[in-house]
Amino acid sequence: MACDQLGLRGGEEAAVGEEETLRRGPWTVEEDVLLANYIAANGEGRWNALARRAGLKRTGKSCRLRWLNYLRPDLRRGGMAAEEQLLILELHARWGNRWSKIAQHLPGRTDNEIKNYWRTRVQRHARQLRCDVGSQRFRDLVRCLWIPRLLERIHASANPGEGDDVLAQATAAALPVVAADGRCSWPADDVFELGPGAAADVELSCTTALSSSPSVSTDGCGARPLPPPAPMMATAESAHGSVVSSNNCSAAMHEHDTALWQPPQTQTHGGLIMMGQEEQHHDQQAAGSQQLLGAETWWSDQSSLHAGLYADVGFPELELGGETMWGACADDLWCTDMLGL
DNA sequence: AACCCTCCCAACCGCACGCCA
DNA sequence: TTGGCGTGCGGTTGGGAGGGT
Repeated sequence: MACDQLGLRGGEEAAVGEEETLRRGPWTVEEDVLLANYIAANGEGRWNALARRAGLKRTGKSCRLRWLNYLRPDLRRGGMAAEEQLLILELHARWGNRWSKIAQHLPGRTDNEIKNYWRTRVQRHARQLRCDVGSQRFRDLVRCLWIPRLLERIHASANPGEGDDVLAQATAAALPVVAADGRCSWPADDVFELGPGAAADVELSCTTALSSSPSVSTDGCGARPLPPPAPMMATAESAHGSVVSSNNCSAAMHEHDTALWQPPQTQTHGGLIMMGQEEQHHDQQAAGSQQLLGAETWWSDQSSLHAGLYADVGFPELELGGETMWGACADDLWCTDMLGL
């Protein structure tokens, strides 16, 4: 294996004499077994000592990372569900790059996983939109288009066939209220500032076939809730005023946005230690899935954190099918050309 | 088939912080 | 107070996978 030839750069925590024997790079199945066995028998913590006592030629740091990000039995694998994406978007808007803090609210997900999700998916969308993820413009787009879209997906999954009224109420509750001074507030407690020109962008972006009224106003008319999200076959006005069918832009989305929710499986927790990697990973998925059986209550527990955002929507049975986070065909509002960006 | 490109993610790095002797 | 150690966090990177040409 290539990593066998990898040396250890200076600055590592290990003693100088150990540098030649310490390994770096990808973990082998044998190392995983050693680490999992040791932790199963002795628990975690004191990682440097643990690495030595387990017979691992790794730094404690590396062992800790491997355990927390990969071997832990309660980890979930697979794509992010719409609910998780929604939480990430909302919590990132609130806390920024506080990945570990965000991860605390997504059971079975690691900070590394969330960070990777943000960097690969969210930042890619920002690139497609030609704006910075930290910009007010992108934040407004997220709040006015992405989050409502996710809520719509969640709601549609939870309440198939329900009318638009309830949906409108639910999504309106998820959207910020813009005061006369330009300050926006969430149904929850935080407040953010609309940047210069943001109101116009928001208004433009949120004008859909569902709502003919302006969505955000800073003209002194007072706070007004944003409209509900567009229906699946909505059209959107580009910055140039043209109306484009949403079906024209599906290429802007990628299939790896698909939410690959794993069905619950039987957990065989104790089997982890002596299994090969394939089975081991399968078992980890099963373990994560079993935790999801308890996740239904977890979602409702989040209501204190996301009170107005999710309370009216309710959470589904976490069995979203293989559709994109944008919905089957309505992802198109993000198409760069449509938005005229 | 070979090459190139993009995407994804596991693993690494540096730094900061808390604890304790 | 200080230095060592363990741990946690956020940023970065290397390489594999997969798709396109």
